[in-house]
Amino acid sequence: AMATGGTSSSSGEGFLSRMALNDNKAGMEGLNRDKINKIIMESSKGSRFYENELKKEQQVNQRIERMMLQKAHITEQQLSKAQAQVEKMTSDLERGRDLSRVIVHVDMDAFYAAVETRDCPDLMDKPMAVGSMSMLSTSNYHARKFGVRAAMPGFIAKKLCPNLVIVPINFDKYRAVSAEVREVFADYDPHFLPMSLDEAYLDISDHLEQRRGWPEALRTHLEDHGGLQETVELEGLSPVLFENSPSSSPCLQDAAGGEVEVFGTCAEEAVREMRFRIEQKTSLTASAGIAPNMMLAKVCSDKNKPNGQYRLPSNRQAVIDFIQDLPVRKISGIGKVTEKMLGALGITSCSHLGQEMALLALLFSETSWHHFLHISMGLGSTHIERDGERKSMSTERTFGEMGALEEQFSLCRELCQDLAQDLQKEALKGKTVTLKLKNVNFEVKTRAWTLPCAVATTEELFAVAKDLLKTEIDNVSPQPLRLRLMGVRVSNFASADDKKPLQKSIVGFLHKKQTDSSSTSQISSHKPVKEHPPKSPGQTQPSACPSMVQQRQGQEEPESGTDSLTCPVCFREVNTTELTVFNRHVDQCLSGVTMGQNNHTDTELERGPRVCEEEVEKEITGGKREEGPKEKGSELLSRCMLDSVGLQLDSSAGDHTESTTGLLLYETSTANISLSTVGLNPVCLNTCPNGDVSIHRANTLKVSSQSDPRVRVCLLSPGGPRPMTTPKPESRDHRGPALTCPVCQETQDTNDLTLFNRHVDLCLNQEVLHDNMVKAQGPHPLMQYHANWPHGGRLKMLALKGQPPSTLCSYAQTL
DNA sequence: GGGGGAAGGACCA
DNA sequence: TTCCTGGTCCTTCCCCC
Repeated sequence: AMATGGTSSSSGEGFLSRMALNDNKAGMEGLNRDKINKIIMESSKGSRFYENELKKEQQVNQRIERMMLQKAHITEQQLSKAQAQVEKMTSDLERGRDLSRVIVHVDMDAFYAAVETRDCPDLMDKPMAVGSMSMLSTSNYHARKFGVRAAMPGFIAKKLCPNLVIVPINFDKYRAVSAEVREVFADYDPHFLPMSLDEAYLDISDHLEQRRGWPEALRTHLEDHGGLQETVELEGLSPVLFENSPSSSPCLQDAAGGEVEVFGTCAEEAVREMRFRIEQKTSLTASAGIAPNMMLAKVCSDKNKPNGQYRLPSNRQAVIDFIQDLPVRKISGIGKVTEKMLGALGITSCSHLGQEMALLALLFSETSWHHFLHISMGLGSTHIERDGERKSMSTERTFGEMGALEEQFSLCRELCQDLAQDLQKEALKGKTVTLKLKNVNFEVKTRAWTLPCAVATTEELFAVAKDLLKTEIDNVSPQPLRLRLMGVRVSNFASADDKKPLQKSIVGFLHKKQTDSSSTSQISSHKPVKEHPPKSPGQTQPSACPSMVQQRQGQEEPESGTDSLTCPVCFREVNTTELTVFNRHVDQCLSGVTMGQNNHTDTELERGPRVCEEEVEKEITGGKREEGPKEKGSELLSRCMLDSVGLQLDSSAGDHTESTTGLLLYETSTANISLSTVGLNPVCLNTCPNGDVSIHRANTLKVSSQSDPRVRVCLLSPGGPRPMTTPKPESRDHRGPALTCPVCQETQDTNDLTLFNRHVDLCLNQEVLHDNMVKAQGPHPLMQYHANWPHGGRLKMLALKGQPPSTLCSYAQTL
């Protein structure tokens, strides 16, 4: 039944293979699958979840169709070439086959459920599961008879088995039990590899070697029934779930009247002893598989589950025989999609896999077919990896539908906070921050951002996550994002030596007191700049910048004190050296909150433009919004730049005597920026001290920094940003009336809401920034634009009308 | 063609 | 009424040499 069960249900009997019962699990043999599936389908049909599964299944079907099409075009010649390749590879692998290790996979039986049953014996003969109405983590074997299994929502399980008892999950308890179990593992392999709370791989080769010389006393274990009072009760309790504990060894009475058991020296006996000790210690049973490698051990541990073990002998023929009729789905790593794909090729067992290897080599990627080949030969990893470094850390939460912006942002901050705490526990910092969103239709989106330097604090994470979230919100506005899950992940961890320099350099950069002429001189003397002189006369560059620096320093240098930092946005001294406090200030400044000195949160502020837009949209389109094709990469950037250049040109139309200066400010992690894409002739570069910036090939900017999370690059162009070659796109759609900006009150020559939204954004930003500029340097008409740089960076463009480059240059110096 | 980042999935417990 | 969480790895696409 097991051999064909999984596949026949997925090869299409009129219902979704994704939704149907997955009975590829111990304790689920011989169930009435049709009846169970009918109930599952009836409970799911029409739900958003179901609809999404339907969509995903269609995608898999399309993938299969493409594969079959590809298969149809394969020639005999290709096939025989692939066959030769496979044979070569096979013989190479065969030569390297290692049967010398004894690998054990131990798996606690229905772990969470077993722990709960141990602690509440009333549950023993009832169908029960651990989890909630929305999701079960595991079920006991009694419940499995009804088709109730892990990863099934509780409400469906209840329909399958109305008497099901659902116990809430209690991780702390399982962790504690797991620690006890691991103590036992460590006696057999101190380097054992835990896969989860209830599962581990062990290499017991060394243990067996030693064990051979052990006297009986070391292999004798007392059957400990605990305290005397509890003996009677525990007698019926242990083993908790299963009565069929195979105990063939003779049981002796020890002096105290307890029973003792003597275990042998072979692998089976060692593993049996280990399971015995686990049971003694925790009253829980475990199953185990013994095999020459991890892949096989894993399959073996399932073979006699629960409370059993299976040994696959360490000889080639035994391995080959074992693998022959094994359904591919039994192998860890082959899930329902791969199973279905292979099924479409007529492959259900591992022997099929071997027979069709040449075909697989042509249809799948190299890594995939190599993996398949290993499986078909019964090969797997023979050494248990030492604690591999963690690659990422994340936290996510599912909740009832959430559409309110302030809720979304504050949740995002909460997640960042939780994640920051977790990161701190392991002293980790990562460069890539990923935001994960799942909407009410179960569609998942992830958006990532890579910084040049690793971050870890709540504020650092939130600064990025918030931007990513805002971008997503803007993308669907004026509709709200209807979320059901949000998550934040950090990956791309920095190595230990990357961690130190960060704090110092940023502090150094922001301490105005410091004569940071280093940063400017470093830049102006940058070799590549000289090698590639800009086309426009560059005489303003070397002279203007330093002089302006002096001027600024003269004006604004505080009398004394190194205990304040200068905000790069509002130029104010922030009276703190606490980076967290300072970060918050900068964050708020960037969000435009600081000016009013109110206590608005970011989320409150960010709601501003949306409200206007919603109203406008309703007015114009009656709420319906056309989704244009998504702009990508430089297209998007060009559009952004065009828009802002357009605005700038508009503002100075008819006045060509005024010189306009463009300033491009990047906060970026990218390696290369093509300046031609953004239309700028750089004549002056500025960056924070630890950023490494150079001009390559006349128009490519290379940016890298090992120490600063955001390299800021200021590019000054005396002529302002070059307009792109493309003219500004037709600005008016004739179907609707023009839109009036609620900020500047001017009618905009567009009814493209995306453009209009940008304008409003711009206006809002401009007001704030303008005020800042007024405070800092006197009144200038300032245009500002910022957008996400598509290759991972934040771009800000400023343009000043009617000001000499030096003005903007001095402004640039402050950034 | 290859390297690298981003996005999206597959898969696992 | 109600379909998780936290990981890893792989694939695909795009951009840029």
